[in-house]
Amino acid sequence: MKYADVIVDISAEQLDRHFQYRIPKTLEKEVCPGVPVEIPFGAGNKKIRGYVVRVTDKPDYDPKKIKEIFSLCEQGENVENRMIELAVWIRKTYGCTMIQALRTVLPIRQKTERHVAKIIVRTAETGEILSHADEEKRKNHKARERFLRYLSEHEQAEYSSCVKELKLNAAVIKNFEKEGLIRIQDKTASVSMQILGERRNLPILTGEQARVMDEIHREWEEDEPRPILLHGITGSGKTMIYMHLIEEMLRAGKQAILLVPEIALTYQNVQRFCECFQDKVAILHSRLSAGEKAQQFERARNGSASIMIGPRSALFAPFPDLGLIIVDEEQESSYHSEMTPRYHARETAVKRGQLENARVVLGSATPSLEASWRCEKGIYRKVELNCRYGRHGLPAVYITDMREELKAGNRSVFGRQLLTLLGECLDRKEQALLFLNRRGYAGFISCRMCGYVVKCPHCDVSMTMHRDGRLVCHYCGRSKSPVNICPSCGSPYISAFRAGTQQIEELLHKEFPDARILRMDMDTTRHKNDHEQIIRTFSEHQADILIGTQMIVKGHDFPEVTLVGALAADMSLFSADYRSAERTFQLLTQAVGRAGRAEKIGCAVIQTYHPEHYAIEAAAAQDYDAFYQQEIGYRELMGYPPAQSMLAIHVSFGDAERLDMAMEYLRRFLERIARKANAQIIGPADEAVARINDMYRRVIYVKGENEQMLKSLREQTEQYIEINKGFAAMYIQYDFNA
DNA sequence: AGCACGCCGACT
DNA sequence: GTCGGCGTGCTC
Repeated sequence: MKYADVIVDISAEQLDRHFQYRIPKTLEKEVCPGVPVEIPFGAGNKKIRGYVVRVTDKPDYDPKKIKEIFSLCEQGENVENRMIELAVWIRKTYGCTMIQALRTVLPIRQKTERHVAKIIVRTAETGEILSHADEEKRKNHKARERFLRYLSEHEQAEYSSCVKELKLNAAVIKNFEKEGLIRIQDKTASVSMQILGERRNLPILTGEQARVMDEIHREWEEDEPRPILLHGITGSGKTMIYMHLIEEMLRAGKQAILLVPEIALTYQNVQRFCECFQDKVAILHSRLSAGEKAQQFERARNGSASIMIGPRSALFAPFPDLGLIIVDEEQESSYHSEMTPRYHARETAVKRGQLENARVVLGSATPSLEASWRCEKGIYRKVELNCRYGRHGLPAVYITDMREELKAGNRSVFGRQLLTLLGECLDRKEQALLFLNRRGYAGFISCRMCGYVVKCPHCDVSMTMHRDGRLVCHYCGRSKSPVNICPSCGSPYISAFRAGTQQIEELLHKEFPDARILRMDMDTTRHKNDHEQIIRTFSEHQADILIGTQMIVKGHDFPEVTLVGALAADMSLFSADYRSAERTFQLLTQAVGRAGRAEKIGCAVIQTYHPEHYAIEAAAAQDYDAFYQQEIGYRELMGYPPAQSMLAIHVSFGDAERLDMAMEYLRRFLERIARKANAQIIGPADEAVARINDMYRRVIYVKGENEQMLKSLREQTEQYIEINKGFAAMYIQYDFNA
């Protein structure tokens, strides 16, 4: 006898788990994870819809109480079913339980927040309410009377507080709604950043942009249109193209999704869409509560919105007739989910487009290697948008070799060229951006005698020094008092490796005492509004220099900036990750692109210890193709994605010894099956951070040319782990091509 | 969420 | 007794 774990299609916290059902013999073949089924539920055996999440041989519930599945749901062509299909694909590709995949794709269920906040609005006159109240008093309906008396004094009330304070139950309130005395409605999102503004027409396209539109249309006329990669440098007007494509879809009665990296979800960017498409736009952003988020999704489902703008979760907007998915800044790493399932929004967007017969457009100024490679292979179609819009050519880029500076006796973090240009820039009353590429780098404390580095005793990462002198671990947040003597060799020459934005701000104050300096980093953007506040202050030219990490070079346009300095370009170049060159190139290209707009020509300085590195040279020349050719050669040589596919299996556990033993078993298992799949095993190894919060972390990589092979290898691994006791309680994640 | 069950005050 | 509102707890 076979049993199925089923999740029930009702959104309530108490039902957010699975229920087990018997599978009738006749359906044994068809019932598998992801299949929608009709089941009897509750005392009345009400027929409801549920989704199969797992199939087993043994019941883990009292078999006498287990009911039988009625039937399969007819697989109609509706959003729900297509989204389920997407969930099945996510499960298969990225590896997670069906329930996790369904939760990713159908975000209706909210665990933490209770239901969507609802309000009660009075729809009858006070007099009528009071006469009803008297009536209820006569019938001795205390709760009803209590509620009506309260209602006579309030136009509207919060649903949840009504229930709590007036001790009402849902049935009573519902009854009044039926009688027409009240209306229950969702509380409108008061903190929505939606500013519709004045209605504006679509901007008119330039000749170049019109040509791009034509090229896209031509691809769409094909029998099986490929995803489009729109490669357009910053300021070439990709947004215009997006708007026109969306507008066409709306006119055809379809809906569109625009994915943007979280960081680009700012007023200016979203406002343009709101002005153009007004209340047809729904927006998701991190400040929305689960309830408000659910509301936006509901708008997509019921047709009151036709465009969903947001970060990766917006991809799952349940539009009934989705026509277009746009992934802006396709190369952004924020499209890769850090949570299980570790799906990539770009890949998932392409899949959803395929399932729903919707067009997919990927936009970027510096496309990911994956996207460009697929264009080369003819899987995607590349469309180039070359002209700079309202710009006077490229900024002049200078590369400063910091080794030469050191030889010349300059030990400062600022090269001489940058200082000169900064001075000139300030004299001209123009603005400058100083960019510190700190990704993957920590301002660590080290001993200059013996090389000892202070690390967090729990997380095995270098600790960083804060202004107050305390040493802090950026993973677990633990801190300890400063060290003056090296614990290893006893020498007093132990100090901070200075590379923080704070230190740069202090140094800059010494060099240019009159300059108004702003700093944007983790410390100065604790609260959500800080971020926008800093941007606004700088945009209004209330400061001369803005110092910051990658967040300052993404998404914002500062027309007055004529100088950009990349202070330590290679800080990210040698992190232990095969994408480090790609990331460095992207960041530097974006940074350089920020210099100079409109009538003012800008310049940029890249400070580096490796001026000959192709990522730096190509970024300085703003030459994407040169970088791509070099980098793809490296990926092919080393067998890294996109040349080959790669699967990372991350395992973490509290006991290092048992973990290492399990990893060894896993390696042997993988080696056995990998031989057939023509795949290669790398590791096991410690993760870059080998311990977080006393959990040890290991990783094994599997590389192979055939993506399908790796997918099936992942599934076999999942089964192996499930039957192997050594992995009990270990936390396992799969990461595909990450 | 929705439904049944059981409690308790009011009424033929 | 018994009718019906009202709170509680469960749903494989």
